[in-house]
Amino acid sequence: MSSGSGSLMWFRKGLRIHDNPALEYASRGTTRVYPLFVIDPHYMEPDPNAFSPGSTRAGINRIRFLLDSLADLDSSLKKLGSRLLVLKGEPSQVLIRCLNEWDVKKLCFEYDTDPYYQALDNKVKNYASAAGIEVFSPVSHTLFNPADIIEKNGGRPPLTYQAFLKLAGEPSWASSPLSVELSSVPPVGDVGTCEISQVPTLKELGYEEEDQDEFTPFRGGESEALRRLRESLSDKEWVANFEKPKGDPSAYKKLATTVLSPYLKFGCLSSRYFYQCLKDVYKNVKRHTSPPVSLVGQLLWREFFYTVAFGTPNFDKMKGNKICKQIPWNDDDKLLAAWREARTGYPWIDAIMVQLRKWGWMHHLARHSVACFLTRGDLFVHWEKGRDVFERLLIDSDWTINNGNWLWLSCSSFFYQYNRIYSPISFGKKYDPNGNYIRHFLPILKDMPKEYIYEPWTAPLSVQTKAKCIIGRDYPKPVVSHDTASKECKKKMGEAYALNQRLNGVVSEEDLRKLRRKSDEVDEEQEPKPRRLRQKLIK
DNA sequence: TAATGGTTGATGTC
DNA sequence: GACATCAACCATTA
Repeated sequence: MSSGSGSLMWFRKGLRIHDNPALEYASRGTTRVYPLFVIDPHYMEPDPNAFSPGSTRAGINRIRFLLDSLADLDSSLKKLGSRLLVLKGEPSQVLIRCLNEWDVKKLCFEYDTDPYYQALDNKVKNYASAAGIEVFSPVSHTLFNPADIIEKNGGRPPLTYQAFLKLAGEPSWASSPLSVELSSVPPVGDVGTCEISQVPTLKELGYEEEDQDEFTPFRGGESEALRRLRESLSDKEWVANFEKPKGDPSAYKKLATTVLSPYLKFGCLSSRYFYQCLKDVYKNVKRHTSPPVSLVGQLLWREFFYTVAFGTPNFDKMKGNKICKQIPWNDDDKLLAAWREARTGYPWIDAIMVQLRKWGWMHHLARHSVACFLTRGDLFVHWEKGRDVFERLLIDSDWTINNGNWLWLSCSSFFYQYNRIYSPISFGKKYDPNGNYIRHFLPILKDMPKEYIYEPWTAPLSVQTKAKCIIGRDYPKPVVSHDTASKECKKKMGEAYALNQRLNGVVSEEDLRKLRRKSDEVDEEQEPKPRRLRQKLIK
């Protein structure tokens, strides 16, 4: 209540001690701090109807990563004289109850641009303000405040990376030291009748024991984030010469990137601290790469997408999204399922989808391959469907970045060269001619000779037999022929682009239906008639 | 209005 | 390994 004297520190992302302005503010000038995390059952508890182990919203790997992060945060808070209070329930209800029952005069939490948090935070903020509780909600998830960039650009987000760079410049805090140390946190106050629990284990949340092999090799938490950061930064040459597009997507033993994305997503690692560390490395080397390809460039891509997403209504949809091309995607659940379940019959694609299941992480270019294949490259399935699969299964899935990249890859926004299609055969081959990556994630193909491993359906039956993998029985035949499917996709994209141009982006449901019908008719003309029908015609 | 440049394609030629 | 070709996109800038 307004008469309170303590602070409530509400953790959501930003699961860290270092560079955490909300926590710092909560700890200042007060004798009691309540560090709270709310477990939303919808996000955390098992949903037996979901297509993979996990909750309604998240796959088990990301839930595990989050639990690791919470346990690590709790342990760090304990070292500072505090602890993490875990409560279960619908977050706004839980928050409001805590504000009512506890001795709170300040409510502190990191500002969040995701629509989910915008709505939730407004509810909580309104309640707190009405109750006379001070609200402190700083921007610390990103380097910049997206609203500032949009304002600088006259109220509209920049739509190219280069335009973004010019507007953004150096972040305002770049030259002053960040507060990365916190010596203590005031003790927890009286929690009244609230049922506080420990950070649960997966088992306590109701998950079955899973085979260890099914879990991601990446552990969550700030400690692990900082360890990984230091490990990456220790190779100064590597940091200085980093060029993202030159990374090898098929590398699975020594990875081509830092794999700090999941830690940035949950805020186990501060993007600002990461930025400063990188700049420190640059200062001490003769030359270094630059955005967009450098490591700093990667952080700025994140900022770019955060800015556009924040300034674009319906950013996560095709309909009602002003920057999204309206394209007559199909709704083929069989093709979607084949892609999702790693049985497209293209080993390069399927291996990547297995890595997604098992690790919850793949190289950026591997993501490109499978996203292109599902949408504009081969299957012509709606990007929103692929987005949903990634959102669930990735440990680093971030609402803004995931949607931004699906818009990009499907040539719906940002990138428009739909003629450039990743080949599901030759793209992987150029990095990994022996197919080691495929053999690792698709062991059924481990004895397939390298001449056939990217196209096993072309292997003579004797070779298939010797490799103990009969195509069509042990491993599926291709769901589509890449040559014909990709040609058709290009044609459909061309038609859709022409329509968008003609109608100036205002494309109705009916327009899309017409376009779908039109291309179906053309298909029928070109496709050979089914054999029986043809025989009838011959008679 | 026209010119410019764009994180990461595939293929064939030299 | 570099380059042109494919076909011709877009947002931004001059």
